[in-house]
Amino acid sequence: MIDPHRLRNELEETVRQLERRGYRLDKKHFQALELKRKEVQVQTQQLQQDRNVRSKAIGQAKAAGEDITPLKGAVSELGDKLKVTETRLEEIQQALQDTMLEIPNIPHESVPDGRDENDNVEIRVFGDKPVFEFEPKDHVDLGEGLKLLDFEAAAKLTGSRFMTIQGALARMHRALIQFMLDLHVREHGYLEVYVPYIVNAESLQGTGQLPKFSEDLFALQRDGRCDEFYLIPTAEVPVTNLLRDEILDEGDLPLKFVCHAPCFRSEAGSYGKDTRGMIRQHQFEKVELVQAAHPEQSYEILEEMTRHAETVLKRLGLPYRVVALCTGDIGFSAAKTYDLEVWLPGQQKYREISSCSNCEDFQARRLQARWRNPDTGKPQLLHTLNGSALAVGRTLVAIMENYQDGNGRIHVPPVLQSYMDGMTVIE
RNA sequence: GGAGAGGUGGCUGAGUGGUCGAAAGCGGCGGUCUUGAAAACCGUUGAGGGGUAACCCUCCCAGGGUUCGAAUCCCUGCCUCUCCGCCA
Repeated sequence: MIDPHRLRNELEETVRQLERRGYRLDKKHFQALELKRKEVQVQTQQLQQDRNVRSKAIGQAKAAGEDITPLKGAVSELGDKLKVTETRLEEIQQALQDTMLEIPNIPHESVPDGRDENDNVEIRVFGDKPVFEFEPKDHVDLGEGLKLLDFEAAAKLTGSRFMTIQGALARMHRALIQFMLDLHVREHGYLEVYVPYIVNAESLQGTGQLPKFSEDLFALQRDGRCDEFYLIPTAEVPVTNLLRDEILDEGDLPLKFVCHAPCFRSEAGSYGKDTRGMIRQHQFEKVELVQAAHPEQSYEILEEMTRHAETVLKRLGLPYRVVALCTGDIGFSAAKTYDLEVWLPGQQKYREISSCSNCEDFQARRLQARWRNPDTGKPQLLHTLNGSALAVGRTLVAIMENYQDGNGRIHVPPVLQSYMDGMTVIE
């Protein structure tokens, strides 16, 4: 949620900044609601004050042994009036809240203007694309050729957009998770956490997936009731929600979490997109970085966190590039995002493998995630950041395609060999 | 699944109908003392919101109800803990 004060006091400017990312705020609607809110709130508070004063007087009269019957009658009427305005105020505030929960974050000034992913800006490129003396296969042909990847089996078990992996490839998949976790824990100083894969609606509202993006989620039913629990679409949700309703000490910042978790996405809006292979699945594994930061440090930390994600690609020897998402392509909760795109020889394209975002205080406000500022003694909103480091399924795809040889074998990147009993090639 | 106990400020914890937004302790902040620190002592210290301001309102898990008045009484839900049973 963006700052309500900002919305009230700098509405024009805020509207302009939201337009940069293609969001049109209904200014009239908001202003009308806000005007009504003010009027009804003042009225309600006056009535409340009146009631409080009179009730107190009744208490004193009673203590003095006076007759309180006439006093009671007058306050009784007041109570009825109060009930009406209180209800009205509640409705208005709810409407205002509903409106504000659907407004996306304001893009940081450094975010390039643009409409969609075509306007994203390449920041840096790393690694050499592999040169093959044969026609490189894509990961589906490689995996099915080795009988290690089976989409039909998964379709039988569940449906489309699921997969099964077997043997050495399943092992490499697991090795990747271990490797990434170890790297971030040992060298980057993150605290490993294990969290629930099922969360409630409140958590999803905290990080911004709800109320607006329910169609992207898998909702669970229990006792015939739904809409209470959801499968997590990313570990960002449970991990960032660890901060909910907490007040941290300044000395605790930045708080750095790393978490491996499966992610579940309904991909409702992407029929026909990436239907081949494991690029876009309903279920995939991800190692996620989450940080709670001092507001003045969050942009430094975004750079650092992006480097942490890049380190995974570098150690694995995968060519990639970093792009800054444009205003039209950043996510709902993000103020700024870098995507890491890995080179896929099978597609002859860079494909997203990580997304690192600074949400500033947007999520923190929804979460009431704060730190105590020693200068003021007051709690103040944190900045939250999250980044994939990395999406495991897509990393596996990248290794398969970049490390293939002319015989359809897949070589094991050196850093993974110790996680696979020294195995050097999958054949 | 059965039986019981409980959810109060940053934390621990008192408070069972009327200046209670809430005792006390811890923690935090400021001060005295000290070369400095610790200890001791004194003071101070919840959050959110409205208003130019004085000031006012809301909040004691959540939602309803009773009452002139609710942290306190009643109902529902959620959560936590203890014991028994079952179980990976």
